[in-house]
Amino acid sequence: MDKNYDPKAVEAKWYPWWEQHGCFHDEPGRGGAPYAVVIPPPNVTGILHMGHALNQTIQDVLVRWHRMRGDNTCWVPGTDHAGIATQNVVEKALRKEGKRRQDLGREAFVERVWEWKRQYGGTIVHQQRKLGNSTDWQRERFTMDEGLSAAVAKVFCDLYDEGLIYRGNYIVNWCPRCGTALADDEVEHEPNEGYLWYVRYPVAGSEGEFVTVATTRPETLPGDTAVAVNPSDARYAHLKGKKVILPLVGKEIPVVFDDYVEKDFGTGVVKITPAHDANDFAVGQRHSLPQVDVMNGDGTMNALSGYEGMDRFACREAIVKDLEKGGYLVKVEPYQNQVGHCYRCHTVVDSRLSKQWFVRMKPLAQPAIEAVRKGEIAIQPKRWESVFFNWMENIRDWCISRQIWWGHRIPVYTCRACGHEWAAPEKPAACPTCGAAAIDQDPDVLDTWFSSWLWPFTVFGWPKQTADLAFYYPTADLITAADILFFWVARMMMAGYHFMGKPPFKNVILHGIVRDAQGRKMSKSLGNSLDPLEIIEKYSADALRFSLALITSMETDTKVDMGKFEIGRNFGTKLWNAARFLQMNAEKLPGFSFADHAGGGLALDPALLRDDDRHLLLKAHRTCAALNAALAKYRIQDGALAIYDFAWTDFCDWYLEYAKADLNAPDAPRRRQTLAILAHVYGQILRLLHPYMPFVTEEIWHQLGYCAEDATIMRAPYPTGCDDAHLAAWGLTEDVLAYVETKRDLITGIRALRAEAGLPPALNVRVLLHPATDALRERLARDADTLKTALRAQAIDLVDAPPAAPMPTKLLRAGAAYLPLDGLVDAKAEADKLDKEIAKLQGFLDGVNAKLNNQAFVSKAPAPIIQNQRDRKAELEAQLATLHARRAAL
RNA sequence: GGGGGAUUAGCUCAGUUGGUUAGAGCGUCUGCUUGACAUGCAGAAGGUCACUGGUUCGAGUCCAGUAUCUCCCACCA
Repeated sequence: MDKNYDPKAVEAKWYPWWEQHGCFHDEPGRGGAPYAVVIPPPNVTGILHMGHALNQTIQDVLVRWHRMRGDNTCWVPGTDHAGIATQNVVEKALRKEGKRRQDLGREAFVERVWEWKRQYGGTIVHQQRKLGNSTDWQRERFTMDEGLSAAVAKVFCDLYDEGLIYRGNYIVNWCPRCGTALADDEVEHEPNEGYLWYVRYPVAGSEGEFVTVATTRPETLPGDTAVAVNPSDARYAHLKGKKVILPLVGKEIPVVFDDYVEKDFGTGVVKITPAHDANDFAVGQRHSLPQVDVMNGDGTMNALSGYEGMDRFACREAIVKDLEKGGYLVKVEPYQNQVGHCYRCHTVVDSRLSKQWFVRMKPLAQPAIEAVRKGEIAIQPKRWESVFFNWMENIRDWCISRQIWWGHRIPVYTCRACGHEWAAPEKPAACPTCGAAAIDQDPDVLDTWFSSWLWPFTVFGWPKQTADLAFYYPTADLITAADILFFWVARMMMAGYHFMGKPPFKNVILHGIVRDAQGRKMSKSLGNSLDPLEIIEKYSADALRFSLALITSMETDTKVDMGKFEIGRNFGTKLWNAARFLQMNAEKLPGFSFADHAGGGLALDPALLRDDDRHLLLKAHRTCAALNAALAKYRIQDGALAIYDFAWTDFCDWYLEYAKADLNAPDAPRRRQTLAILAHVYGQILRLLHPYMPFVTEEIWHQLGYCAEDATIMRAPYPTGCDDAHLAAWGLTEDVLAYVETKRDLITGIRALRAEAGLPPALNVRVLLHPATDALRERLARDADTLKTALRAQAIDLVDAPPAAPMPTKLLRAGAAYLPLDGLVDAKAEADKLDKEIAKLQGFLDGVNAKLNNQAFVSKAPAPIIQNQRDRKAELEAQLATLHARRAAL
């Protein structure tokens, strides 16, 4: 093995190898329990960001774990056609050529987008491969694939025929830049530092009487068709039946009375603009007010406004100026309100009256709500359930039409001859009612989410009843950040129940989002994004994955900075070097084969087993259990911590060092058995870790020869630990664990004692230990060799009594340790140290005594807890006695 | 306006049903070119678990309130 691990070469080698060898692919017929996951399809325009890296690391860990457990796994990749986003990208390119999409015409433009997709749409799926995702690329889907498009059309027609889709003139969110309607959840509200303009509306037929209205959007004033006051507002009761004169325009509009108006806000009088505000629209409906649209779709003012052609914000200023000139402006106050922005281009959205298609959501939401209530679908972390219920129970109809060209065109047709309107999955040749051939298709396309809400079953071929669909649906886990809980997750549930009669998945696992070191969202405009590809380039994909897994909690967002990825990189290096160590030692043992230790049973001679071996085997056993338990609960971080700690601390820091002596021992069976244990446990580590760090584990697995060249660790069984028979035969008990921990505490303590005394490492001074118990004395005496090794030839003298001379002292679990330093002892420093230690222990003892003297504690606490305290008291008293004796001896 | 989350070492975070002396990584300090590894090894320092009450024999953990920060939802112009 090379001295240095070269992740770039290794990662570039294994991914295509896996893909070519079909390692990511399973078939329904192969056997094994189904474990299916559909990836949240990234936008086809997208490039890989940290959110993807985190999301897909979690998925891949779970998928690889299930695969190694023998499940029939299927992780479906793909991309979303991302209507508005993709159209924007292509339009931008067109603009560089000085063209608009209208110059090309619809058909040519859509062809142009397809061309773009063919050329650049593969970017993100190639980037995903760098992460090591074990997605089944043979099953890759695109939301505008033929099959998926057919499914979308069918779904639209079914809902249309069921009356769950309707069209109507309503106020929708309108992005003037994109020139299309948006769904409610596609609008992001942000605080805006604006103004509240107070404007006088003269009361018609009065002598100079007026009402003052407060508005944040004066440019909509020409569209006012009423002013409204609260019916219980005494200040304005006398205006009943009156009209006011719309400033600048001069027309008379009525005063209406409506509960919607808050008496305490502003002046208590609201201008009503039914065509440009959702509330005003509702008020207008209740009072049969006309709707006057004063704007064009591109955000400029139209002829009805009197400011034709002017941009809406320029118009705002112009109107304010004109109001001021006309003496209508009373005052201006700074005012903070929430303003909606387009989630795609961040333009301020307008509320616009227009004819759009909607899906009735209440009937669709009901089964999904019940499913979560019943636990048929579990949302984790559980606290998201209340968020989910809150949204679902107050769900509003979904505006699904978009006035763009890229997407699934709405399959609704109108006959020019007879006016008949109908929905059909295939473009009809003639009107079914009158037979006329002149028919028009609705020009709009569907919201992107109208195809992705079908993703969990359309990727398996629905509406065809395929073997994949039968086997893999419902899928198992849906893993995503919570930000698309409503956009996507909730709607998939609705579609799943409505069209399949079954849930789309059993578990929804919501993780946090990745933030920068200051906790800010990563964004292009802030320039604080980390690029996963750059991290892979610098540290490796394994490092990226492992570090993310290690620092990510399901409960909260994750803050990252470049330095975090050193954890994973260093861990990979550590593993690599441990492998080199094993290989070097294996070469010295002719006939030794790692393949014999790739799993299955481990043949050991119990007579040769020592406590440190047992300790390692037991910790390995527990680590296997910990990983499986953690992954079963989606505790990715817990699993990462468990394997990291075991591999680094127990295996490398302690056992490898311990094993060095045995590996050089004269007796061959001893050498062989120690290496067998190392190979066995190291093989477990590689397999346990593989879901997190697929590349380095595969490389080492092959380098050491755990498997044949054409095999893969991907299909090696995931370790589950020892069976009870081996635990018993090898004597893997709690007692062994405790003893080795005590021994480690002793070794660490003596190292510290030496370090504190400032002894040069080469200076060999005998250390005295007065063991805490006779049993320990015997056991430590038998372990003298290993202790000596761990302490670098530093011997420990087990003594029967504390030494008389003053010398540095340290209390350890194993007993009191002393460092004989004739004449070199700084009595003052030593006394201070002892006093400090005595004070500390006395504090603990006081606490313990207080508990034991507390009648309530003794009578109410469980017996084992009380016994603990009694043991603790005895221990502390013995330790204090020792310390006091040392103090006196100084 | 409604709801959720967070607050533990200088920093980023663990801490599973309440129970010995609250942990890790990074950073800091000290000492080590040890035949796997300086991307490393051996040590050390560093915490009133945001605050105030409550429940309990016992609270980082459960409850209530307060503060600060954050996210989501919502039609106060």
